[in-house]
Amino acid sequence: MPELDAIDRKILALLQTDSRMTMQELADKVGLSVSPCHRRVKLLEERGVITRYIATVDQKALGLHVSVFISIKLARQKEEDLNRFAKAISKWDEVLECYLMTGNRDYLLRVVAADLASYETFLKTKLTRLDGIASIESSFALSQVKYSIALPV
Amino acid sequence: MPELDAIDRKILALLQTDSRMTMQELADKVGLSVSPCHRRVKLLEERGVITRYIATVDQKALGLHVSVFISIKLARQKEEDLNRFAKAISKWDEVLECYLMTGNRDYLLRVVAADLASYETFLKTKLTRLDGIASIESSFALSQVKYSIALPV
DNA sequence: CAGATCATTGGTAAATTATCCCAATTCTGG
DNA sequence: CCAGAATTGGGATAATTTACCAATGATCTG
Repeated sequence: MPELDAIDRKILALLQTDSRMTMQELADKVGLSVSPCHRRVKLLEERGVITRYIATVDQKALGLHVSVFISIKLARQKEEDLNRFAKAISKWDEVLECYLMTGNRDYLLRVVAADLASYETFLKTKLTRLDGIASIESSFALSQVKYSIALPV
Repeated sequence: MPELDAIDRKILALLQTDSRMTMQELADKVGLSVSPCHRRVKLLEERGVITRYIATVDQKALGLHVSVFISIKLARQKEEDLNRFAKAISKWDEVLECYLMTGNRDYLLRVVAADLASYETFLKTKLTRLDGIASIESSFALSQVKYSIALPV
């Protein structure tokens, strides 16, 4: 697998910010003409560096005013327990992120909800109904100071 | 501001997954013809519901193998202290997310780095050089069980 | 250092797609 | 049931993507 050179990284940085600019614009910004620029983008897609193109949506415009971080400890940490948990939370749209953590908490989840009532519904009808959970601890976000999807290149 | 109807929500759900499908495809999937579908998308953009279009990049392909959550407590929590902190971390590309939290921790950050050495460099040359920080606590993610950008619609 | 090979670039043309305009249809309130 | 408003659908045009081929530049070898 060939390395990413400076131009590839510049392309990635730009497309992570705006994927709707034309090839002409992108080519100008990275100092190439359209053809080689287009070929590089296609290669980055084929190699799996660029995974997808998406639209981002405003959380407040959707009325999702609550962001919660949930620390979860399982009763047991065998592989099948972890897999079962992972499978369950993967289905739920409210869970945007989930990480298996070091330390005394097993999982860290980021969950969004319209308000506290619907968050409570999420807890009662979904999360607390899972087997094998030893403890749940919710921490609420007062505000989102920074949210970026752009990985540093 | 007009409400989002079922078709708008379907459009948002689809574009949050794949923004590169053609208007024809999108129109077919939501059960409209191209013209009204296109108009709805443009309206969603103008109203600020759709905020941008971006490419997503594979974290491992970039060699970013370390994900860390950092809890931070400030010495003081006056507004100017909070603003100063927010401004500083906003500049750093390693910090992908930052939330002002309830409870006994002021901020929660998600940071990515290539390895432990470069994470240490981030801590030493950036985070710990900020004034007014009372405590820093790092928790490492062993794996990313789920990561989604798509808000529930 | 010269020559040859390979990879990458740039321009052009064709195909695809987005975008706009106008007539037709559907929905809503009285 | 009717009138007005909003939304839809189709077609024409403009913009953009995509593929092809010649030319340029880099690298390796003798």
